[in-house]
Amino acid sequence: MTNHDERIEGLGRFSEPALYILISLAEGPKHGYAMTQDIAAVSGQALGPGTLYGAIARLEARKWIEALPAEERRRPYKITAVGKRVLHARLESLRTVARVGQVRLAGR
Amino acid sequence: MTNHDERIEGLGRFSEPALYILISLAEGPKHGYAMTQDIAAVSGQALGPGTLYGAIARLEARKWIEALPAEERRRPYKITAVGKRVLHARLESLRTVARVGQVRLAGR
DNA sequence: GACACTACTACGTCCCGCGTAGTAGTGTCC
DNA sequence: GGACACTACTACGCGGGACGTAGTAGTGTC
Repeated sequence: MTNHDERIEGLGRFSEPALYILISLAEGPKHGYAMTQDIAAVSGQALGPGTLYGAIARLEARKWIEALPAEERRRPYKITAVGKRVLHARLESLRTVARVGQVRLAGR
Repeated sequence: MTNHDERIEGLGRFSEPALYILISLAEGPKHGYAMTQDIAAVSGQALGPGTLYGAIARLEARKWIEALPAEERRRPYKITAVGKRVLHARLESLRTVARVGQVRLAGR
């Protein structure tokens, strides 16, 4: 069990929910419920509260997102600079992998 | 715990190792060790044996890949028609998500 | 004959995805 | 005015999958 933070670049176990949350926050700060809706709209996936807030807590612990001052019942979050960098790298490799996969599928 | 197969299209929990394996097999039949190397070359990720063969077993159980007659110590696998369809759909949604994410990151 | 490489099997742990249930405030419509 | 839907979470537990480590065994080569 190596240090979690050492995987920031390696991105072992970079989950889907976490990815969606980062993409959602890349648009601007949002609170949990707003993320659920945004994610459902973009990806067609509706995350349950357990999945969503669990992933949020992990992302916050890794400093990829950070909490903003709470408004009433809402707990908004924004993506950090580190989070943006990680997301960018992630999206890059995702597109590369997707491209390779599509070429291979088409190629035979 | 709903039926696993019902998630084929929903693709909840479609893991990275599984994705890499399918992409690897999309190029042509391979045995486990060859997949590890191919995946390492394409994605920079080296999967340990536990991860690899665990994922292979699950993919076979779902009929997304199937075993070919063993050669000596090697146990080769090929992707099934269902596997190709699933992979195709997966890659599509992956590119869409990646595109949205990149637009959002660039947009501010 | 030592060492590296190939090609797995076996096993255990821990985290994470996911579901369910519950709480509580807000709005609205009859 | 109370029923119901929607908002916005908290709490909890289960099971599965990712990952690591160790071990086995055959092959090549120097």
